[in-house]
Amino acid sequence: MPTKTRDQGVPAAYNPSEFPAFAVTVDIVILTMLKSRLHVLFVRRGVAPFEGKWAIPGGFKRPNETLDQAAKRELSEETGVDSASLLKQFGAYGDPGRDPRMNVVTVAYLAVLLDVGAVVAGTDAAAAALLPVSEALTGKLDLAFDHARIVRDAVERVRVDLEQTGIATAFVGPTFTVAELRAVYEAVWGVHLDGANFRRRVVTESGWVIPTGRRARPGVAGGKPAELFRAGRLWQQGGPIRHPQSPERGKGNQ
Amino acid sequence: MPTKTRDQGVPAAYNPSEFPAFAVTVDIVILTMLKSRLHVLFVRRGVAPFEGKWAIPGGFKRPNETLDQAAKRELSEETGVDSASLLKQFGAYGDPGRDPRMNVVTVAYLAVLLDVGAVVAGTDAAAAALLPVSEALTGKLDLAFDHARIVRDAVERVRVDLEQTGIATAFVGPTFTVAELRAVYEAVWGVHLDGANFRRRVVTESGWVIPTGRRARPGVAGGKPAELFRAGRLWQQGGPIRHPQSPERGKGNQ
DNA sequence: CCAAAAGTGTTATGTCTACACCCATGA
DNA sequence: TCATGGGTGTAGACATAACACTTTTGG
Repeated sequence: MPTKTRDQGVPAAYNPSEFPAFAVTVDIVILTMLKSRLHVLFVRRGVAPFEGKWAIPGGFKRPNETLDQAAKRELSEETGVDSASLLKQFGAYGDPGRDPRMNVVTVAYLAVLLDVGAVVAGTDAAAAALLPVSEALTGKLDLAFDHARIVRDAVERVRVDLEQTGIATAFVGPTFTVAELRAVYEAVWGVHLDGANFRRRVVTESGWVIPTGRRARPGVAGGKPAELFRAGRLWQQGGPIRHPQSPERGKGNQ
Repeated sequence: MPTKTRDQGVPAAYNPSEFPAFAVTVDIVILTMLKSRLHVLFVRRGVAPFEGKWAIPGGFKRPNETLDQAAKRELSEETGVDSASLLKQFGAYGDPGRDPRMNVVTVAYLAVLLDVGAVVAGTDAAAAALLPVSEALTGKLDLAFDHARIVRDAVERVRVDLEQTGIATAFVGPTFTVAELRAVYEAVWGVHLDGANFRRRVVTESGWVIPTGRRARPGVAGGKPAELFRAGRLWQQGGPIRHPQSPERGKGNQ
């Protein structure tokens, strides 16, 4: 009785106008490191609904492009950044009423950028801003649509991907110090990691980071100049660092 | 220059008909264990396009329901199963031309069921079938739309989630033996796991499995009767078993 | 008694963590 | 020479994997 003969629900005499029409958008959560904290790019809405509230960038998908292409195009249009260094889909949102004007299903993407600061600086300060994720997650910001939920899901995804993928390298430049890389993990996970053990993990076994021979200039307070590395190929398969409380899963509970 | 004032691309004088209309569907990859192998539920298409080819179940999203609700409804309509024991979204697909009739964006869900065998048995054999994932992944099956890709992504997701979530328990019944649970890992990952070490991992520290006091009947060839357990609460946070080659990431390569 | 499958014990090996210690720089 | 951060060494705690061994059933 259950399994009906399957044709995507389309009757033999097919007529597109009989089926509910949706607008499909792509929205992009753009993340970047700023002052050792994780930040999100928001733009200020200029029209109703949600006029004056913060929203993440996005726009309509066109029929002749893929979802990935739409995300890349929107990223380019909104920030001028063409290098889709890291742009990955992480969820779809289609609750009724999420857009009061019409039925909209949005496909959410996550992007990690380095030079967003310059983008924002070259913009009307009221129109775009980099804000700490902590403020978005704690509800301090008044966000448009269901963007609070989308940002929350994006950050959760980054926390997981930090362990599972090479996303950490997207937060640092083409060359970087071990301390810079460690700062990414500490900011995203909100933990402290032992510098000595962290270094061993990434530099001891070759493939994670490749020495460039150059050194970074120490800060104003001095200190030994740090070695500069570039990312190795091992990041394509996953990350070298595990989240602290991750391995001791289920010790003596009950 | 880049960041444009943002309003989802909708001009001030808004008119819905100016924006591309899409049909939105949900498609469900239904997985189950059968004879110690991972299987997918396919239904045979009765009409063009792709008439006669295998497809995964799915259907149109309605404007007044969420995506999750649409998936649950479709699962119920196609299999008669109401217990959304495990139903999670894992991707959206919107390539132009993926449906030759119209612009369709589909949101894909993953479901793990136990009693699909009964569902298929009560159906016209030509209309539905459980087929091994290996056949779908190797391209032996001729699948409709982009369903080959969707199934591939679903299986990849399960392989990862086996380590990160409690999805393994969805493949076994309300009570199960340690060997049954181990068979899930071995089938999904395609590896052999040491029975002794596996058992220690799940039964030693309480919280993973809870003894029921009952025992399973041995097979025809005899053997010690296995203890029956039910799943504990620790599975809500992740799984106890790690994929073998996972920890030794990046040994001595180069 | 034998085969088969469940379950326990043991041990070498590997990994992680914490922390002591040394190095190179700016002021 | 002192403060600061980069970088190395090391020992104990802990986790892993391999496999020998015991237990309990059906035939």
